[in-house]
Amino acid sequence: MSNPVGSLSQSMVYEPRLGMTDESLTVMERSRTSGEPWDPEESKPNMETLERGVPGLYLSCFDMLLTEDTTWLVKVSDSSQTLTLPMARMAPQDEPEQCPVIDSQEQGLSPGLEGQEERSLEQVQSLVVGEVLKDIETACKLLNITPDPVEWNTGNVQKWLLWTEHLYRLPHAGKAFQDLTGKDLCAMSEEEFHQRSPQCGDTLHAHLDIWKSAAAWMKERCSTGDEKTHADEELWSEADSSCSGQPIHLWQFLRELLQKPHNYGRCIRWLNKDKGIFKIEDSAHVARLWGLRKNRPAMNYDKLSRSIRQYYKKGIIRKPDVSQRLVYQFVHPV
DNA sequence: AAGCAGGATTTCC
DNA sequence: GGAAATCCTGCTT
Repeated sequence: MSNPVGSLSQSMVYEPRLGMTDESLTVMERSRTSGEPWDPEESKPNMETLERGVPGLYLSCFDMLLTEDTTWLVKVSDSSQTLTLPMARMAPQDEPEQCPVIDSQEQGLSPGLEGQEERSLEQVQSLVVGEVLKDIETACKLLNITPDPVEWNTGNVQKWLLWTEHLYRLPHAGKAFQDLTGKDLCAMSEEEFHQRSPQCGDTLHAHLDIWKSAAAWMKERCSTGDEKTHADEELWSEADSSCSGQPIHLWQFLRELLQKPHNYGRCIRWLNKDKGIFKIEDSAHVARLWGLRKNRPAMNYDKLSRSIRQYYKKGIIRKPDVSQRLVYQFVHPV
């Protein structure tokens, strides 16, 4: 049986035509450490813990806002080659320690086990690519855009830019790409990206290449039909309440987050689902998610909570009988 | 300091 | 025009 993950992994890594060159990815690695376009207060995962005891494998873990503020960079090095792949872990497992990359390393990436190295590298690549795809799928749901950049309108492009800028801590470059559709973007060379934004054009171009590759693979996976996942179906059929054509309402968005405790449980959760009582555990995080969805980078909890309070009059959300900080209640629980 | 309440105004679709 | 976004003052925890 063919292994589409493996084949994409190979092409992403070894075929420069896809743009997944070491250079472009190294640029991404460099650039993500500079600039603080969003709130700088976000927590940084403990990198020491993640890097401990992982010879030949460099794992960098930094925050992002999607689900659990965790993005991964995996860099596998040996004497002959270097593979660097950005991984946005937007759908993390319960325990970060169970990162598949670390598992793979334990299966034979250690120096001295050369016979297994090639196979292990492939395994790592497969896992990494799988994670990248998962993350792109999650990002698509959050941003309410399709995975294929070619299909993006100008608004989608701006959302993606905002998202990517946050991901790699780039200065805001949306204006430089204003009025461009996804098709326009995809037709642009790295040089053109650089001309429009000398500071982050390279990174954006490299990141777009990842999305293009991922979209191609997803479509291939759909057409072959042998590995179509639920995630795909959800993604391409736009089954979410947010995809009904109408712009999403704040209360719908909050419901969506609450429906996915695995992804968002650390920033918002039910206190009493039957009564519709929920608590915002991380107000800044929820506000950022909302800002991303609405393409409002200046969104904060002060403004979000004002919008929630507008629901009091409308009978959509209220404060529970016993008022508590950051706790609200849906007037009509499902 | 952060959250809460609600008025006023502006922006966006 | 409706729903938010934005900005604001004053109050509470």
